[in-house]
Amino acid sequence: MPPRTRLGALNCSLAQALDIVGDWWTLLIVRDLFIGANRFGEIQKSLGIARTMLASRLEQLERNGILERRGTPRRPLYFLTKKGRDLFPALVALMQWGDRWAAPVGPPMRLTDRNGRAAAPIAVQTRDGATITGENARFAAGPGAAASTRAFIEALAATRRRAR
Amino acid sequence: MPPRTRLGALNCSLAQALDIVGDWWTLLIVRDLFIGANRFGEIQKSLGIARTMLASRLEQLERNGILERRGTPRRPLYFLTKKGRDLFPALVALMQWGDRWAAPVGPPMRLTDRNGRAAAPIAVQTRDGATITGENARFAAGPGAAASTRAFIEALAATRRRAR
DNA sequence: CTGTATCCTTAAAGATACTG
DNA sequence: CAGTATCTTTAAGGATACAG
Repeated sequence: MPPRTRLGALNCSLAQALDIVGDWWTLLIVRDLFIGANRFGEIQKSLGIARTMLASRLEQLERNGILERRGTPRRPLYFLTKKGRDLFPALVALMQWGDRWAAPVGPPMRLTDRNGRAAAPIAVQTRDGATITGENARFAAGPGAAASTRAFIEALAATRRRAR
Repeated sequence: MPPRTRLGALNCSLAQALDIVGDWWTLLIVRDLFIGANRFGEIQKSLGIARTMLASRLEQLERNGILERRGTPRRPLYFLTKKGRDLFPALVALMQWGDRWAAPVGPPMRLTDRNGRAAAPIAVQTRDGATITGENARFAAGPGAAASTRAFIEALAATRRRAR
């Protein structure tokens, strides 16, 4: 009996991303690194995560090139790499969703730039600034699409045409 | 011995969000709903998820107000609610990260608006259009901040001042 | 302070078979 | 087609204690 379906096997970038950062703790650790907590103890205390879990996650994140160790081996500092910092929009988007739908007394944290200007709600846009929403979005097969992906998209398009 | 630390207990909107959609499968199911797969069988086949898992996830998503059932009880259709559709930016941000860092032969899927205009890379911005990155971001306590959250932020700020 | 070593518990995940 | 019931396996997650 196979353990857990490896999401990385799916022909989907979301699945690839989730295969790497899609567990319960990883994005919270990344969050702490963004905020500036880069000591083992700081992160552990901040999240209340088990020390063993934290150690294993940090190692995974390093293996995946999302963070790197600096400082001394005895007292390391963890810093995000470019790949890790690139998670910023995804992380903020999730945080904003939580602010909107699961923060009864208002956001626990406010995000600003260094001049104190608040972050606006994140939107998906075209290059010329038109907003793409879930309602007007279209998905098409890309260069990396497997045959199964193409078939999936085609089948749905056909169904929707019929439904109309 | 407690089972798993409930992320919802943390005073952090990211944690709240992850507590609801932070497992391996949920966002992939939501993705399918965005694409237009709203039958049980379509989703199951598309993801290769176990039927029991899918059933339990769909029920959770309904309980959390992210999707709703339509159609007949015998042959339901699943649709995202406003709360669910609001996950769009987060989902796309993660997908784009996967495109950039885990798609060797190019993106499996392309996202466009209904006129075929491609989605630009998502960025975090202020209201007046300045880009906020992980490097120039600042986090401050918000209205919903618990004492512990304030302390955490203050402590880090102090450390960084000293380090400078 | 930063881990590792162990041990333990439980929930996550899946296969199979059955029902309306 | 859309599930539910049941069972099995294993990995996830955590507590505790110890080490450099």
